[in-house]
Amino acid sequence: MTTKPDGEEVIFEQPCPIRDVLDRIGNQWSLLILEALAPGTLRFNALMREIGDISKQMLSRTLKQLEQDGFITRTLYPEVPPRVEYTLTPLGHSFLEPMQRLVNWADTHHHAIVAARARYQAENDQA
Amino acid sequence: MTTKPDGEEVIFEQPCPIRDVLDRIGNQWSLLILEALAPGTLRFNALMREIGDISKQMLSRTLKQLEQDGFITRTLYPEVPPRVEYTLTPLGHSFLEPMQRLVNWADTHHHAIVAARARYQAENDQA
DNA sequence: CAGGATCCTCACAGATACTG
DNA sequence: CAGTATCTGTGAGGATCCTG
Repeated sequence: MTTKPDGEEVIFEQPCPIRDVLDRIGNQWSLLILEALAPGTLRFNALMREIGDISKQMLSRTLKQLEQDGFITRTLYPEVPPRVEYTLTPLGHSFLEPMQRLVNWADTHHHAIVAARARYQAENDQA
Repeated sequence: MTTKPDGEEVIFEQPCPIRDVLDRIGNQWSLLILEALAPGTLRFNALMREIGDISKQMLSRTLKQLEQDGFITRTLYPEVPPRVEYTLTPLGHSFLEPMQRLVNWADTHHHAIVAARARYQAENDQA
C-alpha cells in the first residue's frame, strides 16, 4: 500500500479522509487520551494515572501522533525536574463534540449489543 | 487480560462500554461496511466491490462480528447459486447517526490535520 | 456465489532498561 | 519527571486454495 508495483512512491495514500482520520483516532488510546484531556490540561504521569492501563511507551507515541495531527499541544517547561503539559487545541476540542455523541451512543446501546451477542451465542450453542 | 493471575476466568472484561464498543466498531472495516450498507441491502460480492480493497476473509469476519453485535442481519436464500444479503438492523441504523457526524467532522477538518502534519514536519526538519 | 481453512508476515503493542 | 531505545511476541490481516 505504500509503494506501487513499479516502486514509485505514492504521495497521496489517502483518497478517503475518513479512513485517514479513523486510522489515527480510531484506536482506543487516542480516544481515551482526548477524553482525559477534555476537562483540561494534564501532565504526562497524570495522564497515565487517568487512563490507568496504558504503558509509557504507548502514551508517549500516541501523544506525539496527536500532537502531529494538531489535536493537542505539548508544552515543555524547562525546569528540574522537567514538567510537560498537554492541552487540547481548538481542533481537538472540536473533535470532542462528534466524539461525545458516539460515546453517548455507546453508553445507551451497550446493553443492546451485549444482548445481541448473548442471543447469537445461544442460537449457535443449540447446534 | 482474559484471565486473572490465579487463572480464574474473568466474565466481565468490559467495565467501560466505550472501550467495548470501540473495540468492535473502531476499525475501518466495520465502519466502511456499515457505511456501505447505509443506502440499503447488499450482497457479499457487492459489498466487496463497494469497499474496494477488503479481502474476502476480512469482509467475512467483520460481517460476522457485526451480525453478532446486532448491527446487521444476514439472510441466506437457499438457492443455487447461493445468495446472501446483508441489511442494517435498527440498531445499526441508529449507530449511523452519530457515526455520520464523525465522518462529517473528518471531511471538514481533514485539511487542518494535513496542514498540522506538514507544519510539524517542517519544524522538525530544520533541526 | 459465498464463504471456511490454512499459512504467512509484519506492524503494533508490551516489558524492560537507560537518559536528560 | 518525562520520556527514548531495544527487543520480543502476538495477532490482525493478506494470499491462496477448497467447498456447499
